[in-house]
Amino acid sequence: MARYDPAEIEPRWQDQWDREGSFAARAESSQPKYYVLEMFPYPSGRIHMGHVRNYTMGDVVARHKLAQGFNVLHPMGWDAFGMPAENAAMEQGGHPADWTYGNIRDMRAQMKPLGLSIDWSREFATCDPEYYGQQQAMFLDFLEAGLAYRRAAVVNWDPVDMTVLANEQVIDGKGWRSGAEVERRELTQWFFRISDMAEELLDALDGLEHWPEKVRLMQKNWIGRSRGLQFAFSTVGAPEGFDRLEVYSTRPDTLLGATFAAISPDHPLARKLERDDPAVAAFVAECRRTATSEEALETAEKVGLDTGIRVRHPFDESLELPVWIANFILMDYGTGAIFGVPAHDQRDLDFARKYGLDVIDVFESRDAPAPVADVAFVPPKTEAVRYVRGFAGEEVQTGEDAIAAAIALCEAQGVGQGVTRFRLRDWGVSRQRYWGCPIPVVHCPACGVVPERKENLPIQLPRDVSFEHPGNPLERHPTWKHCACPQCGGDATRETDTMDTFVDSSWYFARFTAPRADKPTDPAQAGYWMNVDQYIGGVEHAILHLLYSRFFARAMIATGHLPEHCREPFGALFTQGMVTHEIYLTRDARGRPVYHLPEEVADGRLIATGAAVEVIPSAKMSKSKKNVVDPVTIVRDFGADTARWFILSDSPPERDVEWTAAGAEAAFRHLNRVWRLASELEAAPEDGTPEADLALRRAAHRAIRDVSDGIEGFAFNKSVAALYTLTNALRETTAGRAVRAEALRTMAQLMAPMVPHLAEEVWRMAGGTGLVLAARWPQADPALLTLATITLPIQINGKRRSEIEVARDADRATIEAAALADEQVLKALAGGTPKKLIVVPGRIVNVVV
RNA sequence: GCGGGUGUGGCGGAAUGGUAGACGCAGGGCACUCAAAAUGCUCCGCCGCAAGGCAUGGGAGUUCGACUCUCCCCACCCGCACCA
Repeated sequence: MARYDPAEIEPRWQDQWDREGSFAARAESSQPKYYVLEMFPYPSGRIHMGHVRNYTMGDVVARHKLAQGFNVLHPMGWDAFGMPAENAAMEQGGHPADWTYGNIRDMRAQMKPLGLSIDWSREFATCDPEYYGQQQAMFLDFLEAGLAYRRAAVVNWDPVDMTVLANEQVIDGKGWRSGAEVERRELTQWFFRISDMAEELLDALDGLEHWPEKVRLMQKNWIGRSRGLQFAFSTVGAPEGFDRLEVYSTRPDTLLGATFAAISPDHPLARKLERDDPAVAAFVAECRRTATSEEALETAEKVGLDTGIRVRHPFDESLELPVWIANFILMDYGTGAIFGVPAHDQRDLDFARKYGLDVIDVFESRDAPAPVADVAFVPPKTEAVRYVRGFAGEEVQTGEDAIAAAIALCEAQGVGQGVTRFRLRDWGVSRQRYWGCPIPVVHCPACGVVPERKENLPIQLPRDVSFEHPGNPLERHPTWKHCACPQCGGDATRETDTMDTFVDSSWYFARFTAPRADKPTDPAQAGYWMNVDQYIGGVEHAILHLLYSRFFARAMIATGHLPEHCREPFGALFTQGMVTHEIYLTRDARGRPVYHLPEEVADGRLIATGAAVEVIPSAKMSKSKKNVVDPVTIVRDFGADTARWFILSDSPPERDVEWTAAGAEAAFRHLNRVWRLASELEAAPEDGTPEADLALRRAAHRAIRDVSDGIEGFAFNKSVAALYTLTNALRETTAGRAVRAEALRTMAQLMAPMVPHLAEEVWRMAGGTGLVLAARWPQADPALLTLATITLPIQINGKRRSEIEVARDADRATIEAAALADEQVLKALAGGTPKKLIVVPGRIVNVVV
């Protein structure tokens, strides 16, 4: 007898889909469109299970929409610029372009057997000159529109390798290769003016109804709108030109609790003092030996230096506060200077305790007033507290009210001004690296910074570069940067900075609508296909990638590259969880862990030596821990449908899923069972009983409802469970052949988004016509979903004690009577009457005695 | 440090204000087999002979009723602007 043979089935159907052009997106018809997009991959060279999960989810959505009659756009491309290609060139030789395109070729070959419904004719890589040339054109438009500009900014500098380091390349404050202490260095760099759109990007979040609430919240906090007071202290003993010190505070109501002022090590005053005072210079230099990442700054031990300068309190000229330089004050936020209120800010309190500064309570709890000791009193701003050193508003008021009153009073007295600020900073796009999109400007000794002419685009990366030394090969290249000034024609040099790879991924979704257009976009195509109806990717992109893309959409509208309705380019967003696996390890002679691949382990022992392994609970698959499963191996051993079925089945899509060998084998066994059910159809009896026929039809229609609900609600695991249930019904049924065939065809349709190859096979065996992917998605018949009688649980004092059978539409009085006649209820009442009787028709009865 | 999330049987999970554990995995028993694999049937939260009790990370609260809502705590995961 024939067997389920995915190795034969899957390529056969893939060929047929290819021949029929089943997945070519067509814009010309009158059908509604649907654009499904998964975050495109970085071409590392191997696909991993995270990719399989991501693209399978997108494929389920795409195939479901296809079956519902939409014109579906489901493209794929490559986020192909970035550091790994340069690292590979440095480590193994070769060229980043060869490495990248080779990886793309390999990964495409690994992805195709998955049977994804992708329109491969639209594929591109961001390192294609055709793509980055259009990106350069947009950069020039942004520049002209005032959306791009240059200013100085700090970078991580490796003084040994003489190169700029990414945050990821700084490990415990040291360069990853050289091990040298990292320094901060200022460079002139290109920026996009995203902060000008802070308010708009924040307010528009409310309209993103189909985005996860958590992502909107993260973006909201990241943009960080705050209302506070800005004012100037007058200084005592400060150098010339620093007679005032501007500070910003979101808690001006605590002004009378200020016991010190603090400035950033990068504050102009600190820089001035640094020049004249060796102690300050030494301290500031020490502060600069911290990496630039906010995390590094925030987690570093809080240290400070008293400058000896003092400031006068604006409400009491006789009160003078010391001015400290403190390493935790960020120059990028506010004015780079604050006043410290130790009683009501934990960081300030730790600082005050460390350096013996005063602590003055401003307000206290109404319930349990107590002076602040080692824990700052920081209640929610909505909580009413008693002000003991307030100066505006009521004695008892909320923080919110007190802040508003303090700002109003300070404005009235001319002390300061209420100011709205955003945490969001402008987007620095300059990278001192080779493998990225060249920034298309020219530095001319006569004309200054000059945009390249559009007809000279793309400014292509030179091919002949070397990676034997760290640093930017474009800078070292003998000829590339020398050019004629586009304005005066004189000798000039090219910008050698390339763009942040986040720029590449901020508009690829728009390019997919017209990937070969000779402009960045084609208005007709973008107008038809945009926006992305469903975007799917990891939550790690919740802030930066998605925020930059939202900015880019607005900037592209402003420069005429997208229509107005693309302001929010992603209509719905889904963030999927990771794929995890157990970690297996043994110990070497010194007790250090030695990790082992899953396929090297069986029954808790190494297959090779029989040594017992330690098992560490599941974690994200990572090469260093060797807890990885190669999709290629799974597809080879079980077929793509098994990989797809398992990756969808066990966990809700937003949660992590644990890959287990047992689960994969079980998925394979299930698909075998389904195949056998279809192959045994011909042997089924011609006629069944009417009861059995009806029961199977009911089961099929419940499955239609449950699978559809699962797909629409992004709960594919529930769709899978519903399909298991239908499979069980088919296995147990005594229905006749025609009814079985109908149920099998329904099952084939419902399975098709998840296991498309097997679905085509079952569809064919059960007598379906054409391709199952082209068959219209089935509709559940409401008459087959409801039963005449239902079982109603009866609770006594909230605990389930009994149940009654009632008509589905029984009214309250009938249910009450039936409940009160129940044996358990009579026993509990013992002749008395219930204190309360809650009847929720169709759901539950609760008797309170 | 700051921001966000997650936590339910041996395991993945279902139920999102109304019967906690659907569906699957693992495990036990049985059938088929010379045997094994495969397949099929069946049992399966914990304690208890039972009646019953306990149980959704821990603790409190709201409610007739809480996995679900509120507050506090714990553990783990993600992000922190030059990783993609």
